[in-house]
Amino acid sequence: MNQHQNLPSRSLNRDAWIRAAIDLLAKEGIAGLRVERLAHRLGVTKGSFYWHFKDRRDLHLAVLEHWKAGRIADIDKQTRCPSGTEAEQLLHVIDVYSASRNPRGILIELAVREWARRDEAAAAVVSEVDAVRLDRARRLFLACGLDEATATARAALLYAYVFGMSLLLLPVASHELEAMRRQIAQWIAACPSRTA
Amino acid sequence: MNQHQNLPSRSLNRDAWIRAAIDLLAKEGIAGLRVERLAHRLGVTKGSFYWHFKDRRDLHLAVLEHWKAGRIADIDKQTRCPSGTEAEQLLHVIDVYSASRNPRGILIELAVREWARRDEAAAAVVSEVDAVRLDRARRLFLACGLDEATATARAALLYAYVFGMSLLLLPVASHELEAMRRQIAQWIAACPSRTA
DNA sequence: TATCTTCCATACGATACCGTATGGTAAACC
DNA sequence: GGTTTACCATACGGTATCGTATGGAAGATA
Repeated sequence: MNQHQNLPSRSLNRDAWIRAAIDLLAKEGIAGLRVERLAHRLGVTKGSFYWHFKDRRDLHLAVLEHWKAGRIADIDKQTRCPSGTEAEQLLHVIDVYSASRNPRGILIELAVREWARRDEAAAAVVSEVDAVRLDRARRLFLACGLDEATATARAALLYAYVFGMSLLLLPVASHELEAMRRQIAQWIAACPSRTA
Repeated sequence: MNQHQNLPSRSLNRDAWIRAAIDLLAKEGIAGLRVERLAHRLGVTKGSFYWHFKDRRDLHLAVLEHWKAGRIADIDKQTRCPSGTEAEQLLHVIDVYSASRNPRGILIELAVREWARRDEAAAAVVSEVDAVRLDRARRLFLACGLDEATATARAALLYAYVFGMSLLLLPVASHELEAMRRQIAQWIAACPSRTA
C-alpha cells in the first residue's frame, strides 16, 4: 500500500501517465504519442511505462476512456441550467469551445478527432461523445421552442461550427474576430421564445 | 528530352510523386507520408525519390504548393456565377465540401489542416487558401444584399460549418442527415433578396 | 558504336522507436 | 535484519525510417 490510501505517491501511477499522455497528444498528435518520448518528459525511462501499461495500445485505450469520461462530465455541467435560460446556456456552450477561451481543450479535441479518422476505437469514443453532445444541445433547443428536426439540425450546426472554426486560419483582426464570433453565436443560439 | 514534349513518360516525374504523396497524405496524414512507403506504393525504391527531390522537406513544400494552386483554382470556378444567382451558388459551394460528395477532397483538406497545426509552412498555405475562400464567399453574400460585417461572418460560418461537419461522427441516419444538411445549408446561404 | 544523360536499385550508417528480459533500489512488512 | 513488493534503469533484438554513396540500365545523342 502506498502510505495509507489516497495520498499522492512520489512515484508515478497510471493516471499520471495518462494525463501526461494527453498533454503530449495535444501537442504532437497521436503519431507523436510515443512511449520513450513520454517517459523522457516524465523524467523516467520506458521501464516505468511497461510496469504500468501492457503496451502502447493499452495506454491509447486508457487515454480514450479518460477523455470520454471527462467530456461527458463536462457536457453534463455545461448543459444543465434553470428553465428559461436555455438560450443563454447555449451561448455559453459555444463560448466554451472557443480556441481563445479553452486552447488546451480544443487541441485535445482536434487531436482525438484526427486520431478517430484512422482508429476504430477512437472513432467509437468520439461517436459516443458526439451523441451525448448532440442530444443535450438538442434538448436545450427544444426547450427554446424549436421543433424536433430544427433542434437536431441546430445542435449539429453548433458543434460543426465550433470545431470547424478552430480549424480555420482566418485573416481577421482578433478584436473583429471576437465580434464576429459573437454574431455567429447569436445566429446559432437564436430561439423563437427569447432574443437571447 | 522525353520523346517529344508532353507525352506521359514511362518513368516517374516530380508531379507523379507529388500526386501520389497527396494520396498518401489523405490516407495516413502527414506523419504517414514517408519516403520509403511512398516509393513502395509507386513500385520503385527511394533511390528514385532522391533523384527527384532533395529531401523529404522538398516534397512537403511541393505538396503544399500543388495543393494551394489547386484550391485557389477551384475557388475561382466555384464562386463565379451570373449576377443574381449568388445564393444558389453559395449552396453549391457548401455542397462541394460535403464529405459524401467529395470524400477525397475532404480527407486531403483535413490532413493539410492537421499538418498546419504543427508546421509553419503548411499554416501559411492554409492561411492563404482560407483568405481567398473567405473573400470570395464574402463577395457572394455582399451581392445578396448583406452588409460587410454580416457577409464576413456568414462566410466564416460557412467554411467553419463544412469543415467542422466532416469532423463530427453523428448518430443520424444517412437519409435524415442529408435532409438536415440541406436545412443547415439553407440557413447559412439564406439571403434577404432571394429565398434561394 | 561509343558516350552521355536520365532514372532507378542496392548497400550503408545513423537514428528512433517497440517490446522483453533482467537487475537494482527503497520502502513496507514480518 | 531479512524478505517481499512496487517501481524503475539498463541492455538487447528487431523494425522502420532518413539521407548518402555508388553502380547499373536504357534511351538519347553524336
